[in-house]
Amino acid sequence: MSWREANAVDWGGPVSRAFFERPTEEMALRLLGAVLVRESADGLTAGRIVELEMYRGPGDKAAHSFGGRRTARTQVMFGPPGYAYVYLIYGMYYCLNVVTAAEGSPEAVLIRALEPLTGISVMAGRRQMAEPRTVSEATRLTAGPGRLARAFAIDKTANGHPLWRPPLYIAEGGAVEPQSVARGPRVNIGYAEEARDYPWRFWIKDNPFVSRP
DNA sequence: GAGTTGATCACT
DNA sequence: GTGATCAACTCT
Repeated sequence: MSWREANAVDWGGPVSRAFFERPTEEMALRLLGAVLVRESADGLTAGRIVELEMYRGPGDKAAHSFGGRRTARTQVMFGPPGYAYVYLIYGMYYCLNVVTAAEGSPEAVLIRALEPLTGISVMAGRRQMAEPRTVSEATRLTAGPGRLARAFAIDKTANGHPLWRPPLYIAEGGAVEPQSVARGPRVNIGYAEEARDYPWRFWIKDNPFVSRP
């Protein structure tokens, strides 16, 4: 059995808007194992969320909304939950976040890695890679926030998109057992002083599509 | 370890 | 408006 078949999971339609109405940490744990679906003229892609990070608003030095900073970029984080917050990093890569917490609380969850489920060749094409033949090749598709955004054709036009609506939405996947969830410090936030050490990154244990061990 | 470039911020 | 600095990353 190939890794694709072994990890195949059916997803239903989009979650309801109410799915997003819960505190950030609870939301993060619900999103782990959920499925991100992207419908596009050049193909359907879907992947299971296997790694993410919480960014928790005004008190979190690593968050764009630290100190209540509200700019054109961070605006959507201040709105109601369930919308996409997409920003450009290093002038090159887009990162996809799910806005969480109630309106006025600028919190979000960064989607850091997906396990590809559907549309592998579409993802490979967008990433300008040959079709992967092994798990280790396939991890290059979607292991990392910049990579998955590219593979799913997510750019700034998706900023503010409601994630309970096609063509870009969350669907509930299989639940992840609590003992299969690992947590630790977030990645690449060396500037964030004490917040560097907060264990606000979650991933599925031993999943090869996590961006780093 | 270097590259890359739009967004942000501290100024005019 | 302008210019300097920065950055929740990726690839070699």
